Amino acid sequence: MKKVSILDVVEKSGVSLVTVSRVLNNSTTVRESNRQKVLQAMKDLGYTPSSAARSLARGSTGLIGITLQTLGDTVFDGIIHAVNESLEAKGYFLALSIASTAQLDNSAVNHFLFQEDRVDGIILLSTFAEKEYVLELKRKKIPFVIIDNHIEDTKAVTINVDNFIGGYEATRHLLDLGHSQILHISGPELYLSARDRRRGYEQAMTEAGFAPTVIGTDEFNIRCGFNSVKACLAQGIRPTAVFAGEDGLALGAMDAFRDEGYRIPQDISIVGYDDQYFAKEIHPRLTTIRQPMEKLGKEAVRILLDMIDGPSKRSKSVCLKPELIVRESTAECAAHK
Amino acid sequence: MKKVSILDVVEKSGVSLVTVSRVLNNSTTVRESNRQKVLQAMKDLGYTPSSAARSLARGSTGLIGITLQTLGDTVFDGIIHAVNESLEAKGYFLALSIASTAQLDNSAVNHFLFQEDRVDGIILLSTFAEKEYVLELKRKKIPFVIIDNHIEDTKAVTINVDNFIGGYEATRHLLDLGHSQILHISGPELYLSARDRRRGYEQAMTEAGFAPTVIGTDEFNIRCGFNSVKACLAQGIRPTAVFAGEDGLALGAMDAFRDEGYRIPQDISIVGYDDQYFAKEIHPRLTTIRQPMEKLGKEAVRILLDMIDGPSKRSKSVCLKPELIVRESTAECAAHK
DNA sequence: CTGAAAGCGCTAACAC
DNA sequence: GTGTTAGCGCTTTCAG
Repeated sequence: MKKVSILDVVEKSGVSLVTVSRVLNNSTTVRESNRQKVLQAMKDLGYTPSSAARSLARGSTGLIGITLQTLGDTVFDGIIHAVNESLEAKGYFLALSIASTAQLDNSAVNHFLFQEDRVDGIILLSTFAEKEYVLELKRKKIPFVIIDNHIEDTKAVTINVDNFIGGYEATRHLLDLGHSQILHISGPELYLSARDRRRGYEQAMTEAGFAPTVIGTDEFNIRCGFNSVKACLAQGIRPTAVFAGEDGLALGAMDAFRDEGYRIPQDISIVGYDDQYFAKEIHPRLTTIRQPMEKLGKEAVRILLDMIDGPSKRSKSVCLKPELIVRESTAECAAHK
Repeated sequence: MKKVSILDVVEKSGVSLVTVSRVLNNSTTVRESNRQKVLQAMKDLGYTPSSAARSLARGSTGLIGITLQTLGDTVFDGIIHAVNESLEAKGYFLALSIASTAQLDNSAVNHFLFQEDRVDGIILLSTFAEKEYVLELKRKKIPFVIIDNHIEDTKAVTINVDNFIGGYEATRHLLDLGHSQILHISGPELYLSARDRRRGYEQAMTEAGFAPTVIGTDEFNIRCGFNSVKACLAQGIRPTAVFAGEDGLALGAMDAFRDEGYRIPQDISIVGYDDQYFAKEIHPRLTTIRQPMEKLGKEAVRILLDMIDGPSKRSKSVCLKPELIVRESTAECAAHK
């Protein structure tokens, strides 16, 4: 039982190989009657073209790769769905590849995506080994863009959300509600995004004439948020509002405050960041900063495809604006009334 | 600037094309001195083989695909990492592909993975369009296995966790703590897993001589858990324990009970399912049923690779045992003392 | 142990 | 419009 090839279609349809190929590629220079004959033959035979052969002959695969480390993040999920849809619209396919947690050092080499000609281009999604990846990709001359880069002044093309503004607006929202004792639970310094959000917070506080109070964490997760609040409270810090650098941190903070008898938002206001899936599901619903996931994905695709089409012209990085989503976890400062 | 091909290596190393190919494929029948020459030439030239050409020549790609709909699930994340590592160990690469949310109907056709020869085999991970996918894969004769199938008596090869036992054990745990008023918040009937967990619960309750009380939900999420509990309480149902069919539901249930002034676990015990990432992060830490993600991934790879190697022999489905993780959200029934 | 020759299945000029 | 002729870069017999 051999696989049916283009030759079988040639035989069955009676036209030449080239004509079949033309039909395959939607060439307009094929007589309609012949096109039908070919189409019919393909259908009868159950023919599908060999992608390996096509890739070899054309020198491109029609595949775009995206690398990530974790799937447990609904923002990434949103971005990837957006990327997928944009790509489909352009006739490309998306292949995701996760970095093996095991060895981050030489994982760049192990990625199938990085096997040069497996993909036509790559999107790097918030990766830790950014530096290594970038080096490798440049060496192999694979077109790529980065969404959510962690390296500050990378020369690579990046698609980002302005985390400084996000941090600023989150804090502004709290300030506008009359809060002045605002604690910021910051994410790991490793993340550029965490650093930027923090800067936004500090700027807003300073502008308003209040002293910033920041507590750092090792990870973006619930437990860190919980512990941070517990630690602050133990130190006698008594905020009336908290701006958490990520929704998980916010959730943990909420847990901790509740544990200490605080009511949200009556006694303490909480703002998160990212608008993770659960933010609008928990009680009270979390006020947070949303990233424009659809737009991020679309822009990344647009720019990457531009790079692939015209490797000559210089692509420019993009920085999008985040959006404040006010829900139930923030309220006017009681002391302010 | 052309890409360096095997011919360049031939020229530089002075041996024949075939010998170069042999080195590429780790053939043992190459004189060591020649091997070194070739290796050196490859290195100097920065040569990497064309995967398209290899795929074409060998008729296989060395790629295994996995399809999923969402990334926002830490159990899937665990499974996929396990799959990735197993595959790497066997010299295969993993490509993930998400179903576009847009059109579930003909998405099977749109998946790049399903383009016949793009991959050597496919793992279907808990997909809604299972029936369509299976049909398509069988038609195209692509080897595949399913993790967490939704169709009850599929003839496809599946790798599963015994959800009946999971439901049974979760309930048994509560029963052992002296609870008898145990409410079960069940997931969508659409999921085979939800139905099985529910059956396990019912069996345990019936065996113990208590009446099962089940409330169904439309989705596995926090809000549904919250609403379910609120609805029950409004109806005058007063459980002392809840077995939620999924951790998100459990989290929502916890929110609702707390909202009504219940303390966990003093006034109400909660058991979840899945051991999602947040289960051990929230407060109190959630007692739940954990799926053996690593094993699931490993088994899936083992079986799939077997199918690819020896298409003749019949592979058998596998059903693994889940594990109860007791944490802080369950306690002895107060009324029981 | 090595090499020459024959494809793998398709696309891309170039003529007709 | 359509067909002929070359490859794309590698693996695989089969002799030596």
